Amino acid sequence: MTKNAGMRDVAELAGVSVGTVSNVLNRPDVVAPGTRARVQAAIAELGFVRSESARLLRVGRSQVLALLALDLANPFYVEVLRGAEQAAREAELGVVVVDSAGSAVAEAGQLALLAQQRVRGVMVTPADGSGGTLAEFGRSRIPYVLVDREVPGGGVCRVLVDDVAGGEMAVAHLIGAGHRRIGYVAGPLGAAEFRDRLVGARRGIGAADGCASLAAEGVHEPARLMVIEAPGADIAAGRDAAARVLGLSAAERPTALFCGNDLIALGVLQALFAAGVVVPAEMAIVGYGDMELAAGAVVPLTSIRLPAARLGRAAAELLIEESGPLAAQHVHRDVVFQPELVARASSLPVRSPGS
Amino acid sequence: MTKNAGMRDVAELAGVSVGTVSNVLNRPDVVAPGTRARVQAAIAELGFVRSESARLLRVGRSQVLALLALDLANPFYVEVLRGAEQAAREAELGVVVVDSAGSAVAEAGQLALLAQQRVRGVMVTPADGSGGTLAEFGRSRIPYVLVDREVPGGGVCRVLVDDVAGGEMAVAHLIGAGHRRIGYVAGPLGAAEFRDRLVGARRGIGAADGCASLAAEGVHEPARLMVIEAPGADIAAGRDAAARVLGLSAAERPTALFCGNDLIALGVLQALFAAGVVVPAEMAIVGYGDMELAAGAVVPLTSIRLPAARLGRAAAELLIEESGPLAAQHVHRDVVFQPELVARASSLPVRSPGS
DNA sequence: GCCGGTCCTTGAAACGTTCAAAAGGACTGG
DNA sequence: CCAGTCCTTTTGAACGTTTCAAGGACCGGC
Repeated sequence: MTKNAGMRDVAELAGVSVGTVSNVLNRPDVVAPGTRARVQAAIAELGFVRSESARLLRVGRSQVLALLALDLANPFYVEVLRGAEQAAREAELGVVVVDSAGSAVAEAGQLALLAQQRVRGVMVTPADGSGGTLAEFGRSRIPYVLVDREVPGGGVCRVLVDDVAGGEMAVAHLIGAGHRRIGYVAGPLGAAEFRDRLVGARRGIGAADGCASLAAEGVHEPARLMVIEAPGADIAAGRDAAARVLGLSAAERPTALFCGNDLIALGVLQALFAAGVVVPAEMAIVGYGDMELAAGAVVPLTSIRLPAARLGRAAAELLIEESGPLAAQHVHRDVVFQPELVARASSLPVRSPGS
Repeated sequence: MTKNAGMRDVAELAGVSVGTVSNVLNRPDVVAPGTRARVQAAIAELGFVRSESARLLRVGRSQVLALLALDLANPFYVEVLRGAEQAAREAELGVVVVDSAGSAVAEAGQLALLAQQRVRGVMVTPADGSGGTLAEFGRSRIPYVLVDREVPGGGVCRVLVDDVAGGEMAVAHLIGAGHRRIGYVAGPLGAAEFRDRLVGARRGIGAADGCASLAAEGVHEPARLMVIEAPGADIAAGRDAAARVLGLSAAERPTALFCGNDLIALGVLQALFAAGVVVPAEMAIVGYGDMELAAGAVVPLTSIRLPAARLGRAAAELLIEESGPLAAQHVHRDVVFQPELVARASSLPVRSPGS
């Protein structure tokens, strides 16, 4: 009772050798039914739990994948986790999560921890954009997959969301709803994600212009994009950006805002509400990311939904392939997923578009 | 290059024995500075990472704690994690997270995984309220701490929030703001948390009545509590409950609602907004949990803030004590934290209280 | 009765660490 | 020159699994 039961104890109780116990655990079909039952009874009686460390030590391959999230408070990663868990379960693996809280040094620490544990593979959204931390981690020869992020220096698998397409569909949606003056409330444009969405937004505007001139249905104000860079990527930043928009003259002010993420959108919504601007009648809003709170906002938010679970599943699958017996045939690749627009009340079409 | 470097390789390269390498790693002070430097150089050159499994196998004590969250999408657990990580870092331990998504069977699976890994200890908010799963896990002799939950069968440490006090302070706050007819929009009363908050709410009402009669400042409508049980604990449930409140006559309808959690409060807010009831002038709202989205709601939500990080820190500390060298002196105990009310716009005092 | 199979079980050697005990060397004081 | 001390390094036995070659028992066919 003072010590944990090991295979030796089980073997003794069942009157067999440890080799047989191991067989019951790993290749049950190879041991005679009677013996197997006896061993299983012994296992249950002793509450035996096989030591993963001893197993790993011997066999050299762990049974767990790790997800190193950039910020667990972002539900995106939770959804990624769910997808990964699903794929992992099918391969009889476990998934543990760890997060870097956006700090490169925490990230390095967590990677060191995972390397020591010899996890089977790591799904990571790096905090250190330089790729240095990951390069260091690469020496451990543990495979990893980048999630929703690219870093310099290839030779690695990546699962990505097509943010350009996301930006384009947001703007196309607003244009389709009759808007011509559209604002893009970006997060810091230093971040690739906000830049990509901007590229997409511009593309959406361009497509509309082409289309409009073709259709030539009366005198059309050409679609225009105005870029507002928020000071951050959270609610407060959204409030701040909205204040700037509200400062514009009626003629200049956009009639619709595409926000770089849902938090920014929420801040915008809050500021507009405080200023008495009604959404969507006087200002339409589209968010990005489709967090749960987008649907739960007072005016439910139209948003771009990211297929996070599919990212997670794909990442896990790539990892399983790369760390499995067929690792030799593995070739690094990118898997790109398309986002999807979820229309809600915040962008209902307006009666009279334009000024 | 084909195989990972082990201590043997390091020793060879540095021209010492493995024992010395082990000493450099574990008791650097005991080895001569020159030798130490040589070994460290070899370690760096080979990119050696010590195998935690081998170490664990030998020494029998892991370096990682685990947090088994009920639902990672709930930011509460992320905050718990942050607190736990802080305490863990001080003890040079790592923390991994795993979640059960509220499912008892997933929970059992995750616990089995953690038992195999021989983690140092587990912080858990059990999905299986019966305590059966945990009792089974207890056989592994891995210490665990209950987080924000009690289950039948003691003999375990717990870190808790005083939900009764939380309920009381919410109601007291509303009464202080001049409200007399208060509604408690509970989640399913099968859950202990919502029951505790109800007890607290009643206590708050009781205290006010005592006070009011004492103060005898004019004719006072006595404070009353009306309980509305929502069909769930999410946004939709809140909307549903709000619809019921809106169906009441003006004389009956509460002037303030204390919601069992922030999601319910958000749903309520959404429904009130849609019905044109203005918050807080016509209806004050208090949430529970103070999630980020409480502050981000159109009308920033007054809410009861839970000291989640402190829970996490306390849980980790208990675990460290219980699994450390002083385990013998460890006595199981409960650590109870007081929540705190964060007043925001949704419960601003009204001019003329009562009907 | 012996042979070749088939099935099941055993025993022992790894895996990469840690740890305690022992060995080795360099001084010191006698 | 020896015993004693101190400091550093080596040695080898664990830790709990898996794996695999080899052994034993039994069976049917000759």
